[in-house]
Amino acid sequence: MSGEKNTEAQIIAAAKKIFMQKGLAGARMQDIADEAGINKAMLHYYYRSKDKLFEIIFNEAADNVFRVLSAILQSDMPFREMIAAIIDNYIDNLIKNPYLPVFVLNEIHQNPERIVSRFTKSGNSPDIQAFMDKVNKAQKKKQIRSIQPLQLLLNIVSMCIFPFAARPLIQTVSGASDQQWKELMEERKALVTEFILRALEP
Amino acid sequence: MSGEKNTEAQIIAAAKKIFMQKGLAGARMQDIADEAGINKAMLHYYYRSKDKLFEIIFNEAADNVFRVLSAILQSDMPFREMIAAIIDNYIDNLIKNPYLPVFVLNEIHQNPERIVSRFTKSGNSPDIQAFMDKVNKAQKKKQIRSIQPLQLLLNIVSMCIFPFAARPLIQTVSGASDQQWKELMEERKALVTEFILRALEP
DNA sequence: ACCTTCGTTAACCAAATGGTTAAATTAAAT
DNA sequence: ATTTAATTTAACCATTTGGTTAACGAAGGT
Repeated sequence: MSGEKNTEAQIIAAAKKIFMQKGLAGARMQDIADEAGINKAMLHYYYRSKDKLFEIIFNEAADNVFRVLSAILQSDMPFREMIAAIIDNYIDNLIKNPYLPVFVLNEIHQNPERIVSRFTKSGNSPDIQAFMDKVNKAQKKKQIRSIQPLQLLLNIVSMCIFPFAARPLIQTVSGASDQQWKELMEERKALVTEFILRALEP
Repeated sequence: MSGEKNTEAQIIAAAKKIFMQKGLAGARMQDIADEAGINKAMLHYYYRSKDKLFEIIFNEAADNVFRVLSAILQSDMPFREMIAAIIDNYIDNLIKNPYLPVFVLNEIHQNPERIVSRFTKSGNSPDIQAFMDKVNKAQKKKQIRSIQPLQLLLNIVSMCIFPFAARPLIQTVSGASDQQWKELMEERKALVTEFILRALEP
């Protein structure tokens, strides 16, 4: 008579939607209950408090952010392909999860400790050392110009993530429709890759 | 016996600090009153409601974001110097206002209409058309490679702003101290400029 | 049939929160 | 000095909000 799947999963799905949209402070337990089509008390029955529920959603999101990077940073592709793969994967992931960046960025900003502890434990934290090694190796082989690896990494993730975080502003300033926006982001995959590789040419 | 300057300004300063830190939903009127060292009722006496007060702070912040770009996009420097100036200015501004990006990004995301109307009215909205013209002109003069101007603009602002939005995450991942962080951002001014100009080399 | 356990609900509660009011205090004008 | 207007404060108010409770119903075991 009520929703479809089991209540537990319904709640998580609803909480994800509401928290992602409104953030921890802006989200209302009632909103989540309504979205899940259940009574507010059920939220507390399954997940003791707002904070506990939020933590689950946030950790899931943070893991998502880390995982995308990790998978690629640890692969053993040649340097150029690695860059291309990182960018392709990241932008693809963001097209599917457009709310992720602002949500994570904002909550990290609200409570930095949360991400610190999340990073420390669990093995899914991206191995930037591996990335740095690769950059250094590519430099020594004269495949790319000299650049501080961390700065390069910043450039890459900046160009991938920022447009999604600033989407409403960008669409306003540029006057792009939703359709044009999607095309713009699809274009970016190749464009950013080329941009970076050109900048790195020896 | 109480604060220094006139109450009105005290309130604005306090509101700015609290809103920037906690966002609209997370900020408490009492926090702002405490920060300003005054009674909560004063907030309502001078600025009718939380929303009204917030709007002032947000508009100021949005204008700040726009203004930095506008001033430079409209200057008539040669192309390369223009790029360098944009980046220098932007990063300098962000070092002084580290909370700006997340605040603006988050609130834009919470309520896109706000930025739309802010952009439409008032003459301080950045003239991206001027920027596009300049890029196109530089292309025709063969000073730079062909690139869609909007994508170039996205790349530039991404690399400038994103690191500040993701600062806690970046410091965690890289293990940088506050001092190292500042150095890293100072370095970026020259580094990003060079990175972009290299990527644009014909 | 009866009991127990789990899932669910409506009603309720205390704290927090944005906002108001009326009185008190200070500053300005006459 | 007296009146008037602007500031400031403490106490209050209504609503919202996260959280709890007790009762109810369904499912399964005996």
